[in-house]
Order: sequence, then C-alpha cells, then structure tokens
Amino acid sequence: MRRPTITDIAERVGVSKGAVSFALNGRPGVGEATRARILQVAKEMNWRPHSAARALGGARAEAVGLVIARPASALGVEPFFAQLLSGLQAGLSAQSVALQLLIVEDAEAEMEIYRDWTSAHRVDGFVMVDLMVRDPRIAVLEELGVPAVVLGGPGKHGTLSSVWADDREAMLSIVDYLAALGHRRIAHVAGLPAFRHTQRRTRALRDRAARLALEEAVSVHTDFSDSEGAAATRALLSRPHRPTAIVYDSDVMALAGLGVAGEMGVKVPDEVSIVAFDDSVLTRIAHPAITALSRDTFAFGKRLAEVMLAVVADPEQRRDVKTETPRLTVRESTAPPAAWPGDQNG
Amino acid sequence: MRRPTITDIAERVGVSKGAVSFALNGRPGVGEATRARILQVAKEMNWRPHSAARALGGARAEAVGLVIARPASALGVEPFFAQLLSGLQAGLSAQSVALQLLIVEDAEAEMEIYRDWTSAHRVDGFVMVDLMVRDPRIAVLEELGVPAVVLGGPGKHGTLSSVWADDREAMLSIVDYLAALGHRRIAHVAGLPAFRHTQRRTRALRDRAARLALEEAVSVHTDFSDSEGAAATRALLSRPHRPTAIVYDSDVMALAGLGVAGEMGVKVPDEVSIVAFDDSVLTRIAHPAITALSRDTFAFGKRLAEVMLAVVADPEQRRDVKTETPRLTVRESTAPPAAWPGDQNG
DNA sequence: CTTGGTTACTAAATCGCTCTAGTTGCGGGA
DNA sequence: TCCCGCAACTAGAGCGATTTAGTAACCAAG
Repeated sequence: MRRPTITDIAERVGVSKGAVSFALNGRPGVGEATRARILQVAKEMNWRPHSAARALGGARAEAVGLVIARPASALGVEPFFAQLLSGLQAGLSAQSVALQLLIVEDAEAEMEIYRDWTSAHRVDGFVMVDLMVRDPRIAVLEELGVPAVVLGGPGKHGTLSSVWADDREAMLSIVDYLAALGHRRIAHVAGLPAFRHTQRRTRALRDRAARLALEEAVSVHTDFSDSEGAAATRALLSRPHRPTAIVYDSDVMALAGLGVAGEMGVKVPDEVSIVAFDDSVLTRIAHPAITALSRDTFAFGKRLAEVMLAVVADPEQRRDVKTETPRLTVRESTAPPAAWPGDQNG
Repeated sequence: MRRPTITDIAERVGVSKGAVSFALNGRPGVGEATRARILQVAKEMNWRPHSAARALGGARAEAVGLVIARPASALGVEPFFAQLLSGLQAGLSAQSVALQLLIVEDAEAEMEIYRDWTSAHRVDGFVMVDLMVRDPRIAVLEELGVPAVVLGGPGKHGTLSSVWADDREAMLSIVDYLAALGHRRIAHVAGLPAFRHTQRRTRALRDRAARLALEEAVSVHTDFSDSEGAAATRALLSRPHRPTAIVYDSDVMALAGLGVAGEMGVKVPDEVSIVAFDDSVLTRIAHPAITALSRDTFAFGKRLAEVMLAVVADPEQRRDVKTETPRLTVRESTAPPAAWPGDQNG
C-alpha cells in the first residue's frame, strides 16, 4: 500500500485534514478524545510526516549545510577535520538535525550551493569553515540572509555568528614555552597563507619573536599535506644554521616532519624540538610522542552545532563564541636545545 | 524581494507556468524562441528550483543518506572511514548529489531513520555500512523498497546491491606472506566480532593456519579503538610464548601496537612483525613504517557512489560489485622471526 | 430567551512545481 | 473548402502538509 497521508488518517477517523494536522503537531484545536484517536490511528497506519511537503509550507528543513571547497581526498587525511565533523554531527543529532555535506571544487561553487540550497529551503543554515583573508563567502551568506555560523575569528566575519579559538594566544604560548626552554631559532611549518588562521599564527610568531628578540623565526607555507610538510622539514633541517625547534600547523605534518628528522639522523628532541598545533591520536602514538596543542576538537564541533541550532532558532541574535584556548600538552618531542657548534662563536 | 518562482517568470514573459516548467526542464512543448526567452528571464531573475516542491511531485531528492550507528567520537579517528566518506562524496558530487549524514546511537535508531527519510522522500537511497552478522537492517531496507547499497560482502545482504572487497583473500595473502617469512605463531587483533568482515577475517586466518599447520593463530577482539588495540598488544606480548607476528584490523590499532612494542622494549620487526589491515598516512609515517594492506579507499568510496547512483537510476537491476582485493605493501615492520629461545627446545 | 464568548471542528487556500488534458492556430491533403 | 493532424501553448489538478477564516454547538450571564 501507498504511504499514508494525513488525508488517509482523516478519512479513517472521520475528521478533516486540519484536525489531524492539529492533533499531530500538538496544537490546540481538537478535543482530547479526538486527538488521542487520531494519534492512535496515525500510529496504526505507520504515518510519517513528509518533510518536502512541510518545507513547501515554509517549515524547517531539519538539516544544516556544510559545504567544503577542498579536494575531497584531503578530507580524510585530517584528523582535525574528521573530529570536527564528528562533533558537529553529535551536536546536531541531539535534535535530530541532519548534516548535508557537499564537497566542491572551489569557493565559487561553494557560494553557488549556498544560493541553491537556501532558495530550495533545503537547509536551515550553513556552517562555514576555512575562513580566508577577505573571504567573499561572507557577503554571499549575509545577502542571502540565511542563518550561518563561521568557524574562525575573531572578527572578519561580518554580521555572521562565529565560533573560534584564539590562534594567536595559542601560538604565543608555544613560542613562550620554546623560548623558556632556551630555543632562539624557531621555524613554523604553516598551512595555506590564504587562511585567516594561518595568517594569525604567522603574525603571532613574528610579533612574539621580535619582542623576545629571538634570533630567527621563520614561517614556511604548505598545503597542509604530509608530503609538503616533509619537504619543508627537509629544507629547514638542511640549512647550515638550522632551527632548533619547529612548530607544525597540523599533526599530520608534525608526524611527517618527525619522520624526516629520523631519516636525516637528526635526533628529536635533542637536536630539534617538534611541536604540533593540533592534537590527535597521531601525536600520542608517535615515537617520540609529540608535544602538541590540545583542544577537544570533538567538543569544539559540538559547540559549533549548538551555536548553529541557536542561530536557526533565533536568527536575529548574533553570537560570537570564543572557545577555550588550546593548551600545550608537553610530551617527548620537546627539550632544551643542545649547544650547537655554531653558537660557540656568538 | 522574495525569491522568484516559475509563476513570476511566467508573468514576466507572458506565458503560462506550464510553458516555463517545460522550458526549464528541457522538454518538448515550447518553441525555440519562447524557450530561449524563458531561460533568459529565469537567469535574469536568478531563479532556482525549489527542491521541496519538486520532491512533493515525486521527483528525486538529489541526496543519498548515510546513517551510522557508532559513537560519533569514533568517526574521526578512523582514517579508513574518513577516506571512504571523502570518496563517496567525490563520487556523488560529480552529479551534484549531496550526502545526508546522520550519526545515531544504535541500529534501532538507524532503521527508524531509514523509514523516516524514505517516507519523507528526503533521500533517493541509502548507503549501508558496518554490515553485521544477521543484520536486521537488510530486511528493513528491502521492505521499504528504497534503493540501497551495502558496503560489505560477498552475500548476506539479501536482494540489496553491494560493493565489497574480499576480506578473506586479503587475510590469506597476509598469512601466506608471514608464513613464507617463517612465522609460525600469528596473532590477530580484530575488531568487533559482530561485524561480518571481522568474522570473515578471523575465519580466513584460522582456516589457513590449519592448512599450513601453524603453531598458533589467535584472534582477539577489540572495539577498534587505539586503547583496546594497545591493551590487546600488551597482553599478547606479555605471554610467555609470544606471537612473532601480529595482524591488526586497522591502521590506528597497528600504530598503537607499535607504540606498545616500543614501550615494552620489543623490537619491531626483529622480535615481532606488525601488519595493518588498512593503509593510510599513518602506516607510511610511522617508524618503522608499517607493512599494510593497501587499497585505494578513496576510490572505493567513489565506486560506492557510482553504484549508488546507478541503483537510484535503475532500481530494478541489482548490482554486486567486487572491488580489487587489497594488496600487501611491505614496509619496515615485517621480517623473518628471530630465533626464539623457547624454540631451541622444539 | 437572547447574546456573547469559547471550544471543537471544517473547508479551502496556500506553498512551488509537474504533468495531463484541453485549446488554439496553422499548414496541407482530399 | 473543409477537416485532420500537429506543434505550441494554457488551464488546472495534484503532491502532502499547514494555516486561516469560518461555522456549529454549547454554556453562562443578563
């Protein structure tokens, strides 16, 4: 048999569709006895709402969109991202809101989807990730007037709500720690320069290095892949005057860097200290275990979901949530720098 | 201004809604000149289809569902899963089909969602993962008559289509290789016993061990987590007569096992060889690099997407796709077993 | 006994699009 | 000249729900 509709229920109970609708949605307009009868019949007939029909009437889609402009193959590699997705999912599941996930080629395509899904009422809002410097997506989302939460900040996300952790403070804490250990030549294997957070981290390093009068503080950019992370490490360790500490913008790159150090016979942490900006199983499992900035990425995703749901519920109010600044978990990959032959002259 | 509808376009062009619908969907019923004019106005007004309205008429939802019954926190840890998701996404993106992702508590909830989404025309089909022994979800999907593709096989997925790799053959190739190296005591750190693939692997090991008359071939079950993988390894390596080779059902567990070996002072591969059933960055990056069964998980996900789309396009025809059997990539974690004091007596 | 207010309900419009049945106009064959 | 057939297009029903305006029944107060 065909899937039952409220009309079927109405016929069977002997009331109008309207009454059935009221009863099923728990709103006034039907007597208790009738309501109970309707609910029972609905259950008997195994009725379920047809979300498309509801959406047509302007109701919630019970889904939020996440559109990512990255090569899809990159998604699987990043524990951070995977964890974030899990947390996001968990937060949304709590209210049975689904996640519409789509990977696209570039930001253009991403904005196109924003328009599409918004006008199709396919989602109730969007989560925007990978905030870039002068991000064109902000304007699109603002113009569409659709609920949206930006992952990243502070600032630079227009009138949209946001959830963020302080990348600047986090980087400062790393630099301070390394400086306290005695490091004076620090390298930073960063991600894509177009990302806001890459920029903030790079700047934080530069600023603090200047203030502490460090000898060297260089940031090199990569595409976040393990291969570029390895290549960057190789280049850094091949310098005549090599850095005594390297900070990696992701755990995958840190692990790759650790591998390169091993391959080049550079001892960790004796000859070079390694710090990862993200924490995950990878850093814990590595040998030596890698000192990393820990944050509960899963919880972060969950928070993101909560803010998203709040914004959907009340689009007027803008939210700007700063989450706990990640804290350094010291493991085996960091130590005071060994005296370096070149230093004896200085 | 409000989002334009086909009625707006019809008014502006001076034709009926029907004509506009025909024109926009590229079907006969309008002249070339009119069609062109309609398309142009639609573009000018920035019109976009309202998928809910279409779905109401019985059209495609342009989305497929993936419901996973696992603790959400587990999702992020598995590179295999993340990679699969990426590939799936990539395959679907090719036809602009989105992925509706939902994490639920248990199989009960999962089946409930199948019913929900099916009757709400929210998705065009489902991808089912984590095939279990006597899986109740199969019957539900069959009864609903919704297009579905099961990840796992061969067999035991009723009338549903499936995509799978031969876990049995894969395990046999590992055992053969280890036996050829001279190993006669092999342990297997497996996943959840409820999973079909865990069962198949365990059986394959047992069968081949019997045929090769190996001294020992034991499988221990875990929940796939790194901590249980580590615990299992610790137990195995603490035995008086320890195995000379350990096969792990996932790369995360293999890496954890490698860590435990290091911590216990058991040399890899000299004293124990390690093989991972899944390959990823993790195994390549580890030191020593881990010998693993490589398969292109991303491509696997993509294939899954293709089959899904094919099944949606023609639900009558059932598909059963066997993908390439994963092949062993030998790295540094496997070697012939060292002579073990206990063996001298035998 | 009427009036006013409340409750319980019905009828029908509405959302945006698709699709079928019907209408119009035009050219060509008998 | 008349009618047929076809292409081009229109009108409107229908998809499954929500929601508004309206109605009937009933009770209480005057």
